[in-house]
Amino acid sequence: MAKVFKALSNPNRLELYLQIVEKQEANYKTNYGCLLCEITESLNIGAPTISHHLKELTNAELIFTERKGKYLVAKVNEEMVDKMNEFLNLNRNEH
Amino acid sequence: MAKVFKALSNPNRLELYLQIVEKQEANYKTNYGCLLCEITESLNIGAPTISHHLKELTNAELIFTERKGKYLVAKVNEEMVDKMNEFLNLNRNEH
DNA sequence: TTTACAATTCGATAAGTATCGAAGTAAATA
DNA sequence: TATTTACTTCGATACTTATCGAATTGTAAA
Repeated sequence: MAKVFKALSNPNRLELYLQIVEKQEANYKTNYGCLLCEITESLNIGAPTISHHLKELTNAELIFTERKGKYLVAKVNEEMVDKMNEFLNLNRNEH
Repeated sequence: MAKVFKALSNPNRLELYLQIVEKQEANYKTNYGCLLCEITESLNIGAPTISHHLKELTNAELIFTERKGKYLVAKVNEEMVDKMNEFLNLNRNEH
């Protein structure tokens, strides 16, 4: 679980993750996920760094990626978000 | 928020946080919080490192600490846990 | 007042990480 | 086929961080 937190611990990487969440949400009707090239400009970092951060998010199983021809599509792994929520609320009873 | 994730991104520091959560929970009737020296032995790191990690958790506002004479008492900041939960569930509508 | 305990500070070191530019690959388009 | 677009890989660098041992502080107990 530390690995998942680490994946979100860098500001630029967290921003990348959030943009993916938002884009995917905006496209939810079509289930397109998030086209990477649509969000790269709004980040303050170069393409190589984005690529590196994407790998970290994937490695932490926070997102999935898939090639669609020229493009890369990213989708959030909702199960991992659930796991994080459960984890944070462990040992939290209502007294 | 990246700072909070970072605070939980190191395995030993995450373990420290969890031990605090558990000890506090075990003492919930008395509201003692967690006496630091009760958990130091069960961690795989030395006292200076624990001190360092405690500061990071405090800095991220995940815990509060308080001196009680010789001892240090730690308590979880439940509000921050709530904030994390909210954050993770942003942009998560039910389609 | 001496001793013991709990925790912190300091300085050092080894390891990890974020970032970049340059070069490379793969797919679409002209 | 040549060019452009989207992304990746590589190598380097500057920076951060986890950890330790030694020394220090503060408190309590003997």
